[in-house]
Amino acid sequence: MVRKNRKVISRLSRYKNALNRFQSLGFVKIFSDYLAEAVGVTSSQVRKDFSLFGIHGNKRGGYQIDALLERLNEILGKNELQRVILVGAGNLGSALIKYKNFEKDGVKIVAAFDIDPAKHGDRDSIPVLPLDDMQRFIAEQGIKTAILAVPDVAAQPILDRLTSCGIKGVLNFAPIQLKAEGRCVVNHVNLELELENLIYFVNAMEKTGDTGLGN
Amino acid sequence: MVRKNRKVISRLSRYKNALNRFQSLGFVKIFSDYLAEAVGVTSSQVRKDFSLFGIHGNKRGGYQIDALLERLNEILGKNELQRVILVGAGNLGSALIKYKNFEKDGVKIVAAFDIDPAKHGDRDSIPVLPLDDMQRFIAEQGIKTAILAVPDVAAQPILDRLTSCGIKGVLNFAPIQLKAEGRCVVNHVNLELELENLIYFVNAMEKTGDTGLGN
DNA sequence: TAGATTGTTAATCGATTAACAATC
DNA sequence: TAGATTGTTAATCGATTAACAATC
Repeated sequence: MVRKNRKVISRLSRYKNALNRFQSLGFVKIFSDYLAEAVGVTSSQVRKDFSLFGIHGNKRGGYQIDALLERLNEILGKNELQRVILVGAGNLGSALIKYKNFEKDGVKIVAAFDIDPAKHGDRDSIPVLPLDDMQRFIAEQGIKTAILAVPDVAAQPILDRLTSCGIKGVLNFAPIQLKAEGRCVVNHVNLELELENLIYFVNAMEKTGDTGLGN
Repeated sequence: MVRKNRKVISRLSRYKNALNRFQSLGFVKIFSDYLAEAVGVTSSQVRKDFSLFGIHGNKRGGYQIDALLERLNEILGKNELQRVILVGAGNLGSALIKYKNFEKDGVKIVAAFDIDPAKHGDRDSIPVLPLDDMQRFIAEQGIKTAILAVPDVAAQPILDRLTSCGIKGVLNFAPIQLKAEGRCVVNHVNLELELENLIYFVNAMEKTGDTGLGN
């Protein structure tokens, strides 16, 4: 089987999002070039990505949107509720607890964990528990995915603890390179970095009148 | 001049973060392979990235951390406070207002804007203003960068409005492909997508016993 | 000096795109 | 059928890495 990388999977998500919009506009089928245009890639890329997952359209007929969405949702695990835990109920963690938008996408934060006893208790109907309860909770609830929103220095030790508890995927918000032992995937989100990146190009543009990005 | 892409700039940020940690541990100079190790890239990559920006070390002596940080901070615009506005004070927008961590990185949200009058007023000492005040505010304050946290359907029209107001960079949180007219850079952050991506690999691992990522 | 590290060039790798035969 | 679109292969492109001469 062909190895799938993060970029391909991200594009599948974007295809899915675009298709949902097309569907709600009443479209029934779509050609690769329309979908490509909506997502900002080439039509070759769309067809290539689909064929990688054995998704086939009709020559001359394009792709049936409902069947296509069904398949993408299946691949992306959208057919069942995905339960995740949150570690770190500080500044960012609290914001993520408040941010209820994950639920409309089939992802539910079922509990949060923090060392600080002052943080314990319910928040927006999500329980914030002591770190020591984590292992038991993960085992009992069969949790596989965690969101990591702890300070830099705590990130690596907590990750080690999570992997030893059997966590298989971590979305890390700490601005630090983590080493995951065992079979655990770590994805990174770094808001400060994204903003810093943007500001670089804004400033570069001020100086040269060009983004330097060549779009 | 060589074109710089987003990935190179992101690595500069990561070098900077790692160097700050090394510095606070008392290190004075560093070799490319140590820095590479800390950031998770090859030493060739580190040296190549630096040479792209005319940053030179000492053969056999490595790089002086303070001089290196000075230069990276200059490139990334960290030497002056970067003022940004936030558009959309809904679910995510409010979370971003509360999330004060940008400030330690020299980025300040100076105002937020929202169509909904119920949202107007101060929140966590940041003014939430009517959308109609936006143009004047941007002009008067010389704002160049905006964070976009509005619903999907509103994202493109608001982006058009922002670019016509002279905004040069937008960090977009709406899960939709935007077309920026004129000289404006758009960076995307999509938390749902990142989580979806992670969950794909977690599920793939469950089935095959392998992440399929080949790290 | 001998040894180690930089800076840069060339080789490699992988992802994207173009092209086009198959076919509805 | 003629025309248009898919599916796939080959070509291209760009980014990463290896290698090594320069040199401290």
